[in-house]
Amino acid sequence: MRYWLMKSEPADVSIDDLAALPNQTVPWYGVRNYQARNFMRDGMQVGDGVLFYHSGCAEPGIAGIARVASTAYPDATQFDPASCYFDAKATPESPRWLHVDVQFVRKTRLVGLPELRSQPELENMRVLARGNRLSITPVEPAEWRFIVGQLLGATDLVN
DNA sequence: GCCAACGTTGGC
DNA sequence: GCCAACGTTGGC
Repeated sequence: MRYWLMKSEPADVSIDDLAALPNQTVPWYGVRNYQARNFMRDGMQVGDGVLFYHSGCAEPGIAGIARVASTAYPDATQFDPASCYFDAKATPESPRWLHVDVQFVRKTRLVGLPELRSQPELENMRVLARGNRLSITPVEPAEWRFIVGQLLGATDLVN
């Protein structure tokens, strides 16, 4: 069991949007960065914990908890010429972009960036590193325990 | 393989 | 809208 932080722009898919979807599940479409893709393809397993993070908005921060709900499979938007995520170099025979399904677990209070940065326990957290732009980053078990257990008080979700 | 130019992310 | 940081592209 591993843990991840996944960024989503709430104008696109917010934690409330995720909760309202069928099966409360969304294919994590639109990732066009190889490192982030590789985390989904090579690192993720069904049941992994996800910190659902709102980015590109007025109050960036952790907005909820989710879980990985599938292994990686091709992102359909890469084949769709009408999609802004279309990739002319990708074919169904040789897909370039893979993603997992992400399922809602719980909406939480918003733990904003300044609060995250103020915690000595999180000083090495990957998403907080200078210049980080990755939309998917691994979360250390100790970081997960601190955020979910201490900051959010969701002790039932710590393990 | 190098590297300059360009594009994107994302906080502020 | 600005800008730092970093990834990708493409000429050589």
